[in-house]
Amino acid sequence: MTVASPRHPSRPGRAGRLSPLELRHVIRRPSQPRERGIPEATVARLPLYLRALNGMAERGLATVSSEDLAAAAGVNSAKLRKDLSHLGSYGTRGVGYDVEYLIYQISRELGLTQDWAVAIVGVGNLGRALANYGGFVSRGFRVAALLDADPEVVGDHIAGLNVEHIDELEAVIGQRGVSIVVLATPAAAAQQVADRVVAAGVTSILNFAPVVLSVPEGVDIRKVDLSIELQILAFHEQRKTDRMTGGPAMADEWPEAVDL
Amino acid sequence: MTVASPRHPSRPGRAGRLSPLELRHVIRRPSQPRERGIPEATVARLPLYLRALNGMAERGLATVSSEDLAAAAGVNSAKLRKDLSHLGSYGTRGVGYDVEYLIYQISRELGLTQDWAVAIVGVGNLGRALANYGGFVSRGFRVAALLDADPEVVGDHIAGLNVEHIDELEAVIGQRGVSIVVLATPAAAAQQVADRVVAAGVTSILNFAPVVLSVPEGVDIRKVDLSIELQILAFHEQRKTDRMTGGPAMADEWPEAVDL
DNA sequence: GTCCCTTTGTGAACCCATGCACAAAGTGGG
DNA sequence: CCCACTTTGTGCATGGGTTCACAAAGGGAC
Repeated sequence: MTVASPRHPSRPGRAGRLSPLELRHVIRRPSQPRERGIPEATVARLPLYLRALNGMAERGLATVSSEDLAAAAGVNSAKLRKDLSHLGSYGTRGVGYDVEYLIYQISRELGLTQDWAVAIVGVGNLGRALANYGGFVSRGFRVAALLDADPEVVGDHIAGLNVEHIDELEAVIGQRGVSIVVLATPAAAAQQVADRVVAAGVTSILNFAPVVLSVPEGVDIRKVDLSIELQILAFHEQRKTDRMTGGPAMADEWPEAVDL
Repeated sequence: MTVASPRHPSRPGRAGRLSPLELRHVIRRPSQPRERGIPEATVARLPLYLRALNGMAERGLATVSSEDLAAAAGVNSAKLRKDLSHLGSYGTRGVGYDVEYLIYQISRELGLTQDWAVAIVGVGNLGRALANYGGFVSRGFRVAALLDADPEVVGDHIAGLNVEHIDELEAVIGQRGVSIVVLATPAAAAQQVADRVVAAGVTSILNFAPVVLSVPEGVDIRKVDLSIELQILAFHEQRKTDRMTGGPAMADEWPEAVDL
């Protein structure tokens, strides 16, 4: 999907004429030139809103209320409105938000109006799955390289790309303008690769390896750990079944002390 | 790895004798029988500590200070101590925490001393990767079934398992005691599968499909969305490069208003 | 036993996030 | 033009999470 740059819907054709009210808006803007402090929690939800909005655009909806959009994204409507208010005042009271316009504004805020070259390092099962994952290209991300250390997989063709040797890492990053690296290597190799990637100038890493990476100040790391997610589920599942069967097994320490 | 049930290290062989101090501990326990309110943020970090501790146990460390463990897990030491204090008072002042004992306590709290049967629904690239992911079995999770709707993949052998048809879903869940389901289906199928899974009695779902699932009260859902993670990275990356080049492109709305 | 050193466990202050509730602002009908 | 209705944007209260800083507790030397 390509993101166009539509005009604000509530000011369609009236190019020159602005009411006193509109003037107030425009004049107040410079004093608050887009708060450069969007809360992290809000940023994490913007992609969610974006996805819901894209679905609505496909179904042909022109506008949407905070109530409906919040329901589609699975959040509270007050939270949604507060989140959107951090980007600016893009709604119309009594009507709602213009779907296309809001898609554009969120996309711009997230930096999706440009396209990002991504390199995937580690072409095992997971790396392969990521390379084939359709959700990337559709949102401004382009897989620009697949790299691996194993001579066995180097040269394979996956998702239309040639798997290159890890020795090419720095060259690939420099030449293809890679700014985001996805780490899907074994845990043991991750830190080493991360060091090289950072040295090559990359400051955004998505890490799938189950290790805590140490990187210099200014480098952003997000991590996805499949087994951690399962462990959190197991915790809640245990609590639920405990409650049914009447408390935990009470296999606490010091069993001898209970006899007192 | 199997988690044994070691005795508390500071009370090794002295079975019957307890000092007044130890008695105080034991007696106070029932009045606070393990706070059944461990903060969510803490639960999310316990797997991290567990992983770090396992690494230390493999390297033969007997005890570890909160400072060292926190560094290994990539968190603040005060946070680590507060997190652990929610489980109970398992450290020894002046010494630190006994590695094996803490592994046992965290494992027990997370419910990893039992093993969980997991079913993976959707055997595309991602499902395949998950099935082969070693991090599951090593932590109390056992992949008990792989299910898919595509007759093309049904019957395939992946990671030692036979891919079964989605029609078997309810039977498999019931017969093999599946309590956690991993959804790796296309987005369009996810809600439908979720409904069936919930109807079959499952209350814990790990969702990889990029949709907001709606489930009844009491069902826990965790979601992992690869493209959302990338979008968050893109946001920060954009901010970083904006700062270098001196502010954003300022492609704001109402370009005509700027002329005033 | 006493002293000193190390490290835990936690009170308290602070910060961020959530959600309520409502005034402000816009639409549409008559 | 006026009124009734809808929906946004936000002030404020509440709560949870993080961090600091320190008293309490244990170990070890002598």
